Amino acid sequence: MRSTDKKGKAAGIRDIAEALGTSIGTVDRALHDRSGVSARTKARVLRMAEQLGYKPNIAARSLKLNRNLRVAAVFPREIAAFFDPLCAGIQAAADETVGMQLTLDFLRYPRLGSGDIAALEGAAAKKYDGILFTPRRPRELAGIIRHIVGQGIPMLCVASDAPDSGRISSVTVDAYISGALAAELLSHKLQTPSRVATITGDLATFDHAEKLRGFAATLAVLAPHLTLLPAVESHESAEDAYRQSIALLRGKTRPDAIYISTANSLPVFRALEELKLFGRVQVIATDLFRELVPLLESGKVLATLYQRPEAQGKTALETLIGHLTDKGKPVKIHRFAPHIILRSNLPLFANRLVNTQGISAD
Amino acid sequence: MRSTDKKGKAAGIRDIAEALGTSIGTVDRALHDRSGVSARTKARVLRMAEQLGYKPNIAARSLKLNRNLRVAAVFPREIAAFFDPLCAGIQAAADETVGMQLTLDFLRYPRLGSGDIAALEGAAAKKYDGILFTPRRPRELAGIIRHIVGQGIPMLCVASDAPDSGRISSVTVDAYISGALAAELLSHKLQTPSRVATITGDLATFDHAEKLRGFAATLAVLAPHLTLLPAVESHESAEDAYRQSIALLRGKTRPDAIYISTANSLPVFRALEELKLFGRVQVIATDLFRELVPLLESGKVLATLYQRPEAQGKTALETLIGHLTDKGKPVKIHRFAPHIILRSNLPLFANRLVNTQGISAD
DNA sequence: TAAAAATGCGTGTACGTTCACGCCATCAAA
DNA sequence: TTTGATGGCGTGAACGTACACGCATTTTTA
Repeated sequence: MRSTDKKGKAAGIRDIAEALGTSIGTVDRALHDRSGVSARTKARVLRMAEQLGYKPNIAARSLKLNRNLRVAAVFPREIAAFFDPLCAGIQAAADETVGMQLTLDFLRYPRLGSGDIAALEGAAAKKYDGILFTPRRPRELAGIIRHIVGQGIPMLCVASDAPDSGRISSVTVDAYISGALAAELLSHKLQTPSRVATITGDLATFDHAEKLRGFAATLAVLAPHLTLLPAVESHESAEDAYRQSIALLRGKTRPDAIYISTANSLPVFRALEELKLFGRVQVIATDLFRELVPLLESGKVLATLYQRPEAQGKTALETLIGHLTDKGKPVKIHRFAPHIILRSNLPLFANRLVNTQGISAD
Repeated sequence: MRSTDKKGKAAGIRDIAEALGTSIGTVDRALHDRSGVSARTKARVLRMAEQLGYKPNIAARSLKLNRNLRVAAVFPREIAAFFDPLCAGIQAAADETVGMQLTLDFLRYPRLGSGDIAALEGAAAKKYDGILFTPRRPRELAGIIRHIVGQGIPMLCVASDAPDSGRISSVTVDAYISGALAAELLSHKLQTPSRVATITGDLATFDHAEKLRGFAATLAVLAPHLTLLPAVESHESAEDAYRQSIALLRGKTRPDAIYISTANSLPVFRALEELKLFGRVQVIATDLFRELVPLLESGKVLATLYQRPEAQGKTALETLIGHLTDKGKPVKIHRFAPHIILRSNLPLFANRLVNTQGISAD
């Protein structure tokens, strides 16, 4: 909605100038607090702008400025099931941008902790206008983030946050709540005393630790009859995850349920399959990929907590562009709710794994 | 991402004209297949445009055209808990539009089935460029929808669909899946033979019927030990709903669980409260409003299926504008997944009921 | 006190499109 | 040949904003 004149046209800077008997140049300077306007004139302009309900015509502005925004998206190649759709979401947001030249470069490094710092430094050196990235291990990265932000390059955290690093904003799924949801779902399903295990990527990453915190806390509150076994760390290595899963499932304290808080869950499934424990052990997974679909359909996996990578990517780029085009305006921090995918709503999401056109879910 | 020239600048119609030794007027005519260009010239222009990767500069276009898009949002005042945030989502999308004059009028009529046809006819008479509305009772409305669309006014269905009415697109939450999710959640919670009741608004509305279809079908598949009682229709009347709930809960076949498929659930809660049945009867509700928060927090209500009204409203307006500014392009149909709100993720959503700034969920 | 610098403000152009206008061929009818 | 009509095309003026430039006036400095 736009304030309109009596004539139905929106007021422009020319109207303000006419109403004040001054020139559009002066109005322009006053509105953008540039130098060359006396305090009195500036105040008069601002008051008249307010009065006429002036809203800048962004089409005209971006036409004139002809900004060529360059933004870098710095993400690991692994875990592809998560970061590929995330990048796709960023690309989708880029395709929807209107009225500005946007150059979007994807800088993918091998994996978390391997090449990330180099990639960020590369992006900073190339003087991008903004950087999208994921700060797992915020402690190691905080220094370089602060350094890059210090150069005036806004950085926006996606999928994981580094709160005190100077990043301009963040788009995440609430990790604590993901864990809590897993616990709550299990508390409904397991109504007799049982043992519950967790398999995580790396407790040194903030998000994984948060998930387990949420899981443990909620389990304690909602399901005192469930016993939590010590967390298993796979360190995102397929072999580690498989070996430890086998050990866990063969141990004398075999769990009745497992919460896998990383998208790297295939090795665990392999272990469950080989030991023929699907159906006897309740499983809650994280994120969604093709191999998970039949497991959910058949009920072998009870639920998965979908972190909505495309939605995160899309919102992230939109937020960054909003900041870049309108500096000074407050920037929202987005904290998404994860989607709980069960058997019933799986088709809505599985559909997207193959078909990205026509009907869109989320 | 934008195709760029060697010089790094995006190609404009002027570049096409120069490359062909013709004028920008001709290029413009060719690109918009207007009359006044020979077939041969037109083909040459199109080929060169393709070759240079020409993308129109939408900022310049909307500056020149100075379109004043007028869109009407026609929604009932009741049920406010749903339609108010939906309208807020539409408004939010309007506030984010860039580079076009958008006049957005909210036309609110008293309630579904009362004033909706008059409101739609009014909107059509005022020659809006597009209409957002909700077609509960698609059969009664199909005629008028078709009529309005026949006048060349695109209509977009929100929160409910009228598939064969000629509407340009629709944004909905999958109703069948909402019902199915309710059933699946109950199938986990109730593990012994039990009775399950459903309370709905009006089975004549497509969405409510769909929810019950999904609920019944899923119950049959996943939980054969659960018996489904005949559906109760409240007709969205508070008194009806209360009386029938009391009767249901006092009857000899008292249900062990209730699925309330309408956002109008307060009367049912009143009945449950008065009969002191909270906790003894599992409840699954629909949508979210203030009164529901403590019930979810305390576990009196197991879950609610949140239909994400703001997200629907926002997407609806974005989709309509996309169609209006770029006629002829395929229009996506959006089918959202409902959010399952449990105790654990409630804070993320309840937050929004009071505080719409700063941190944003979804 | 003159020169230099700073301030306050108006002018004009450019951004890429759209579109009304008008010019120049060509061709048919007079 | 003249006249008129027509199809094909070039020209130039907007659209609202940003900003470089330049002029006049005031203030500071030598």
